[in-house]
Amino acid sequence: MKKKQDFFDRVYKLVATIPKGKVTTYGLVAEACGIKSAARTVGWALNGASASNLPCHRVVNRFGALTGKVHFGDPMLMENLLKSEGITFDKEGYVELKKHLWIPSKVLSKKK
DNA sequence: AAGCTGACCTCGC
DNA sequence: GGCGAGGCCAGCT
Repeated sequence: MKKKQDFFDRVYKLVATIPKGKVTTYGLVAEACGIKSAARTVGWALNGASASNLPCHRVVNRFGALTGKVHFGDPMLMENLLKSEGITFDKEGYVELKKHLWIPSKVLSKKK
């Protein structure tokens, strides 16, 4: 079953496809990969991605909170990177998804 | 070797 | 409408 591996591969590709100044959510990525319920697995994929060149800092949870910021080595690093890309945060410290939310389905838009 | 956790989300009752 | 459990994959204890 290389399918699971394919799932990871899709996640990596997808995250790598996230345009600058935009953010996406685990659920959307998981859904774009074909399994929306695998949001958790997406987190694992990014866990290894944190060691890669993938912009995992552009991936946030459903609320726009930088859940995996601590995995970057420095919580402020993620915030700083996003701010550097032009992404804004609300007073709560969450990313304004309504302004920067990026839909991966928009790119694939065929698998379903 | 087996079980649990982990950067989550969605559906069910 | 609120609370709970389930589901996915892989790595770690």
